[in-house]
Amino acid sequence: MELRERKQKILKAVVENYIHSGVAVGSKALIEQTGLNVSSATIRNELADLERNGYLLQPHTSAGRVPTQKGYRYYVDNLIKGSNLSDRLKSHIENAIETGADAPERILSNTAQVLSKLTGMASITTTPSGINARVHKIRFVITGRHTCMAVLITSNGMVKSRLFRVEFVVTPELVSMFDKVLNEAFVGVPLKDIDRAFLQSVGASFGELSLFMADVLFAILDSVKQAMQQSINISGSTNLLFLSEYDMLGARDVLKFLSDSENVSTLLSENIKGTKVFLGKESGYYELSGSMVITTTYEIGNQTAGAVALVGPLRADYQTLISMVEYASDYASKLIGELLEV
Amino acid sequence: MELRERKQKILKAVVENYIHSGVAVGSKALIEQTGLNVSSATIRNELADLERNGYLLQPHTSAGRVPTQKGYRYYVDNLIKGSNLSDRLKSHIENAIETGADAPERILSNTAQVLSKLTGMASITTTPSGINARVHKIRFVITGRHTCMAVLITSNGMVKSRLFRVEFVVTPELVSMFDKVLNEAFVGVPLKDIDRAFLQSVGASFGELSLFMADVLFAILDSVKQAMQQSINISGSTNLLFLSEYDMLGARDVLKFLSDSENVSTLLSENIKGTKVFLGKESGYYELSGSMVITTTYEIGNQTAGAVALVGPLRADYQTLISMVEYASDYASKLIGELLEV
DNA sequence: AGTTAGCACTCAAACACCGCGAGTGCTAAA
DNA sequence: TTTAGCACTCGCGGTGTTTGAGTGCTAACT
Repeated sequence: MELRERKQKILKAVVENYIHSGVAVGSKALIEQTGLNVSSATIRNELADLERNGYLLQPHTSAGRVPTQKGYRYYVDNLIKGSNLSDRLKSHIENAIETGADAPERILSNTAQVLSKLTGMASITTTPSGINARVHKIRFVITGRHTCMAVLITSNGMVKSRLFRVEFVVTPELVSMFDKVLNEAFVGVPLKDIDRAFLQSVGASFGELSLFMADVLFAILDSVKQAMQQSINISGSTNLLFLSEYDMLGARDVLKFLSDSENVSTLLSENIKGTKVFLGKESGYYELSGSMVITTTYEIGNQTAGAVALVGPLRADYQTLISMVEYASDYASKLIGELLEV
Repeated sequence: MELRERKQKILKAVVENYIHSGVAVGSKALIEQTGLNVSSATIRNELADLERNGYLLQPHTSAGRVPTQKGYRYYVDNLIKGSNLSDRLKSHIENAIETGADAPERILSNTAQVLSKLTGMASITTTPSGINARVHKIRFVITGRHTCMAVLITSNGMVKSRLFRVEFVVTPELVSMFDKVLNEAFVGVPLKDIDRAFLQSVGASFGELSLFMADVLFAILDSVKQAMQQSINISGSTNLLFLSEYDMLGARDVLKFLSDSENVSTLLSENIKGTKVFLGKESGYYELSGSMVITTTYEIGNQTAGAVALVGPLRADYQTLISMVEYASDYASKLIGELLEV
């Protein structure tokens, strides 16, 4: 659906004015804002046209126009260009992401935090998924007479640990036996191949040892599950309650939505690669019908690993926000890369 | 401040009626509710008396009475007795706390979750503090060419790990050297004694090795910090937004308050031992002036280790809620005990 | 002295009404 | 195609009005 240049200009002006003012914008205000040399009546004709085509909406007869979801969509797709963030802002983001960043998890929780602080909205990041990773190493640490910790290190650099308890007394000899046998069995195996059936076949190969091993294997399975599962950081969801752009009930529903990690992970999993903007009902969740979601992905070693997202009101400064999300995501990605590669 | 029996009866009826109905309660309704064989005028006299003494309040002249903070206080301190929870409820709580409970952290996050689900309010638990613990063991795991994981096991059963990176290439020999030297230096040392100064003295004793050790020591310091710090689970804070007892702005402030872990940890740290109920402003935070907080502590090996708390509106069924919090806390405590002792 | 019936009084909540002003759509002329 | 002019619409804020629940007070009763 193409729009004439003048219509584009007017639509852009309506959206941007509305984004900043929050009130329906009328024909008069648009004269100066667009710089067009026409009367208010002409603008009104164009506005009526845009409304007929579904880009704008009148809240009530005697009010100005407000963008519809379709209007925002057109604006986001055609009318904005990447803004360049100030150097100050960039280095602020960098610093915040770096502080105390000893592991990917920390980097990503920092990322969510700084985005939510800067935008005043809610930010979500997912830790790298281990879905394509393999077992790099398994280690065991004795933690008590009957307790042990299994440490799983994956090829994509995630470290997951799981305590477990066994009937017998754990001795250093036993543990180094675990270590040897299990590393032989597991190193290099893709995580997604490790399931109950696989464990059973491994267990069987141990012969009479396998009785000892049941608890150990279970602990490993659990760590593998942990490593496959993306964990989710949500930061600043409370912010939404304080935004004037939301009515309180709308924000409340968004929080409800975000508090269920099931929802969040399916929302973000739709995003294969690159940046996307979901506007209102496009996401498919009625709780988000008054919200927009900006999602982008980050990569580790040329492979999409996780997502960085921002959730906020439909009435938002898309231009800046998209740039910020992308910048933060890229930087986090770079940092994780450095952490793991070397 | 003692109250005559009839006044007590009336106060109790007002509180309980108000808790359930949410509207100011008038003299007529109290006749049947108290079972007192008096007229409404008599009740009115008593009500006026209770109001003069600060237990009740009239929202406006032509309305019934509502409990004040002082009224709730008297009710909680003198007018309720521990209710016995149904067996069904008890076993529900037990099951929920047990599932997947491989570590204290998990038990406590389960505890927060089940309490928030059952009450529809927000629940907080803190993981055991390592403030009185000692180093039980330190282990190292090679995770990459230049990266390592330090695993700290404390005397109170907490396991904290920290990745770190070093300039040189980590070899098994180096790591077993770390292991040996550092365990000699650290095992049995109280966590709270481990600070920069301590590390420096340890480092110095290594002589020329100490150059190698800087990063390692730093990683240990960080794990120790982690182990000393209670981490906080908050579950169900979004619930508060859906409670009719709150006006939305009140709930919003509570959420804001809860989202700052600084606030939460000082709130809970006031509680040395046993159950306490903070009503409204008693907590000292204006954000909680419309809320009540029930806190109790759990113990590990006869030592207070952490807190279990519930945050909700002032208008709440204290009798049941207190019982639930205490029951859940006791059960979690028992479970952690079992997990660690054996 | 405590209790009660009766009554005048108060005040929040719900509802209707009204004037304003911003902004519109339409029409007829340029 | 654009424009000036004009009648029209409707949300918003402010102002009565009514209703009803619940009170405090007083004077009589036990």
